[in-house]
Amino acid sequence: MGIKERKKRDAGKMRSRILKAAMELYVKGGYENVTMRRIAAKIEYSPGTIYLYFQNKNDIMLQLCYQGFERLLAQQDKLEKIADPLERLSVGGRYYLAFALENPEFYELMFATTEVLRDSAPDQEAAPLRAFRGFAKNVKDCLDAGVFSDGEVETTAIALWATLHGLASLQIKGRLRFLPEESLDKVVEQAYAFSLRKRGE
Amino acid sequence: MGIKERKKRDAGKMRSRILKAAMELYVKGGYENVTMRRIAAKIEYSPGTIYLYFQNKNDIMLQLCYQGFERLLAQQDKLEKIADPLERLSVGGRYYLAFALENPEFYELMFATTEVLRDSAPDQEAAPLRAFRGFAKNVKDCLDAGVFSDGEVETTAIALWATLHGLASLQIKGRLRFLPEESLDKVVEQAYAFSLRKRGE
DNA sequence: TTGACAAAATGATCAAAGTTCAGTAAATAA
DNA sequence: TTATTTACTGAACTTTGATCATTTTGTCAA
Repeated sequence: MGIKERKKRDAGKMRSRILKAAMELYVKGGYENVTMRRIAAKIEYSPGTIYLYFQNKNDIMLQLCYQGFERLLAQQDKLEKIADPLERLSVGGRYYLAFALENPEFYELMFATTEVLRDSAPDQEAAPLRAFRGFAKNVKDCLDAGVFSDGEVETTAIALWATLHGLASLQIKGRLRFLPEESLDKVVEQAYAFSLRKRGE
Repeated sequence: MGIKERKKRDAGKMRSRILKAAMELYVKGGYENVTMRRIAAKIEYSPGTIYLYFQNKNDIMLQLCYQGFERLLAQQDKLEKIADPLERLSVGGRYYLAFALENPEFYELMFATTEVLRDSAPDQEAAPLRAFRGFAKNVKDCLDAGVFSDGEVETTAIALWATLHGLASLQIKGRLRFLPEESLDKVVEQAYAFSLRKRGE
C-alpha cells in the first residue's frame, strides 16, 4: 500500500513547488506580483490546479507568512549560546531588527497584513506567539538575573518588542525617511539605554 | 469673472464628495471595499468622472491618508494647554495610542501601507514629519526641563514614538491577541516607566 | 437668441485579477 | 481489458482599475 504514501508525497511536493513559485514572485515584486496565473505559469500547470492544493491565494500567502516566522525563530535559536541574559537580550533585539530590515517583505507579511493571519488554523496561530515566547524568556532571564528592577515579565517583554517592531515597521514603510542613515543605530542604543538603565548606572 | 472661481469651487466640492464617499467605503470595509465603481454609485456619477478629479485610486487613498494625519495633528494640538512637559508627553502618548486604536483604518493607511505615501507630493510629504515634530518638541521640552538625563532629542523621541507605534500596530493587526484585555494599559505604563524612570525614582 | 467653441460627463470597453467547473486525460482497481 | 477514481485542464464568470470616443452641458461673442 505504498501508493497512498507516494501520492501524499507528490501532493506535498506540489505544495512546495507552488509555495516556492509564490515566494519567488513575492520577493521579486510584493503581494500584487503574486498572481495565481503567474504561479501556474512558473510551475507549468494550469491555474485551476493550484486550487487542488490550496484553498485560495490567501491560503498561499499565509503559508509564506509561517515560513517567515520559521526563519525568524531559526535565527533567534542562535542566541541560546549566549550565556549572559542581558547580552542575550541585547543581541536578540539587534537580530530581530536586522531580520526585519533584511527581509522587509517577510516582515510585512508577518506583521503588517490584516488579512493573511485572519483565518489561520489554531495550531499554527502559535507562530507569532512562539516567537514572542522566546523573546519573553530572554527578558525573564534578565529579570531573574536582577537586571530589571521590577514589573512583570510579560509587560516588559512587550514594551521592548513594541519598540523594536515600531522601529522596524516605521523604517520599512519609509516613515523614517527624514532621518539620516546612521540615526537608526543611535535610536536602538537609546531604546536599550532606556530599558536597561538600571544596569548602566 | 466669477465663473472661474465658481468652477474651482465646484471642482473642490466634487473632490470632497468623492473623498467623502471613499472614506465611508473605507471605514466600512477597508481598502478592498473602496472601488471606483462604488464611489461612482455613491456620488451618482459614472466611474469615468472620478478620473477627472483624481489621477487614480491611489491618489484618492493618499488624500484619505493626509486627512488621517490632519486628525491626529488636531488631536495633538489639544496638548498645548498642558504646561508640565512631562505630563504633556505622557498624555500625548496616550492620545496617540487612543487615536490609533479608535481609528485603526486610518492608522493603517497612515503607517502600514507601502504604496499610498510612495508618490506623495514633496510639500505634503511633510505630513508624517509634522506629526513627528510635534512629538519631538514635547520630548525636547522634557529634556530642557531636566526630565531626561542625556541623549539627543531626536533619537529619544523616535525611540518613544517607535514604542507607541509598535504597540498600536501590533494590537491593530491582532498580533497581541493572546494578551488579556487589560494588559495593554499595563504595557503602556511599563513603557513610560522605562523612559521616564529618572523622574519616577 | 443663436451658433461656435470649451468643459464636463458618460458608459462601453480593455486587460488582468481570483475563482469555478464541466469536461478530458491519467492512474488505479477490478 | 474494463470500470472507476483521481488529477488536471482551460474556457468562462465576475469584479477590478483604467481609458477614451462620444455625447451632454455650459459659456460667450455675434
